[in-house]
Amino acid sequence: MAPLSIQTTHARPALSRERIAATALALVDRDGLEALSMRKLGADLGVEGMAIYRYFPNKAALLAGVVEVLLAELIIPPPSDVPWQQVFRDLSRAYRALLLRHPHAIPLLATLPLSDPAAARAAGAVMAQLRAAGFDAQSALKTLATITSYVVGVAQWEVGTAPFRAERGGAPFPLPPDADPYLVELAPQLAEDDCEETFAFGLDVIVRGLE
Amino acid sequence: MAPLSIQTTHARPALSRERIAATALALVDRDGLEALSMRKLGADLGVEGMAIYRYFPNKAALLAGVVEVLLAELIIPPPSDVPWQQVFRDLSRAYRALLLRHPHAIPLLATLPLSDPAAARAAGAVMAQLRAAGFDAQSALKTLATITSYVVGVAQWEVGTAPFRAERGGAPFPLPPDADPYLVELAPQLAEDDCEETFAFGLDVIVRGLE
DNA sequence: CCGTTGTGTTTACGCTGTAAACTACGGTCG
DNA sequence: CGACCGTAGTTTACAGCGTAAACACAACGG
Repeated sequence: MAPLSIQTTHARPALSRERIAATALALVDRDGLEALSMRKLGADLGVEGMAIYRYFPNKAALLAGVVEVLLAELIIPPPSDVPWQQVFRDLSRAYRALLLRHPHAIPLLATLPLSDPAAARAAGAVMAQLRAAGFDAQSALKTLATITSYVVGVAQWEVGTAPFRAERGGAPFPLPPDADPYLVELAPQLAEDDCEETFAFGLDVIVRGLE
Repeated sequence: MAPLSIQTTHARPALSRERIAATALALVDRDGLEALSMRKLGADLGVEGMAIYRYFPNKAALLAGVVEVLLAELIIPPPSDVPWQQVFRDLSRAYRALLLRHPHAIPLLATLPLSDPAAARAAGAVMAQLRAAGFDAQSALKTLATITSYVVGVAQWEVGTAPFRAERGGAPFPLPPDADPYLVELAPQLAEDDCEETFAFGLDVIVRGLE
């Protein structure tokens, strides 16, 4: 065969933690979280599933790697003299945008414990921001818990109610005929609702409440 | 054998949707969500796993049944002339208490779409409360989304950080030696933190913001 | 040239959800 | 009474899962 100096068989780019995690995220984005299996991921990588275990000790570690890739998309600026309200809003929106870019991965970030290194690093960076803005450590931590809970929760809510908003031009709502009367009452409002506006509403509530 | 007029073989109480769902919840509370499998649930019921399929078409339906049992624990009073702030706080605390009674089931309630009948019914009841308090439909829905997101998010946060609070009397914190420096900075504050107080803090923020 | 190391493959095991066929019992009708 | 039938639960089977263990083979340093 050919000399294969740099693995020329179809130019498969060689495995690495980064490439595996990025491909896993792409698979999740494309087919959903439950579709991520070692064998399918291996197939996407052009490799047998077991090869992944050379880079991640188990699936939990792989998912942590995906979280790392996700959180790397979130750039948290160092403390500055910008008013904290502005920083707070910007960070919230950036996190929200990240979640909406990867809706299938939201459960991964929703149940994220602080024992995850990437989560701890991001949390530390936000804490630094808040403390520089005059929050004491206790309040900063509580505020962080509050805002992340809110942002993640709303994103989950949006994804969970997305079916009601979809196809608004065609058949109005995909309500089954035996739908709950309460739901029938709620659905039209959901369709009218602009999610971005809802998010801004709650964000305003929290910022005003913090002041 | 014996006449078995009312199934006297060890008095096994006969299967039913309610008993299956309740047993499933008990299993989840005891062993965690990922430990819930049809076969193990069957064993807990004194039956083969496949028997469950006579009552639930698939596992997703079974989980929906568990959610129904969970939300049945949440009693939402009809609208009254109590000030809405009071009602709002009481409902939030009741939901929070429910989540903390079943920490392993939180992911089930976190990703709950409104297409779930039990969720829709509970949402409708809360909406009725808010509307009676003078909220217009839009605001009521946004407020509902905000508060449920917050309550669920904080509960997830608490459960996720619980390892840091556990065993505070013995070895201070179970931090691995290669822990992230940011995490090391954060952990002591977590240990000091009273979760109930954190929750009240965010709840106050939201109520004040809503006024 | 020969061992070592690193990378990926093969095989295997126990577990999962669930489709399909089967068994056994309780009541109802001819 | 005997034939029937629906209901409840069992048995068997299959494809897919995570992953442990053994293996194959290229690259490299001595």
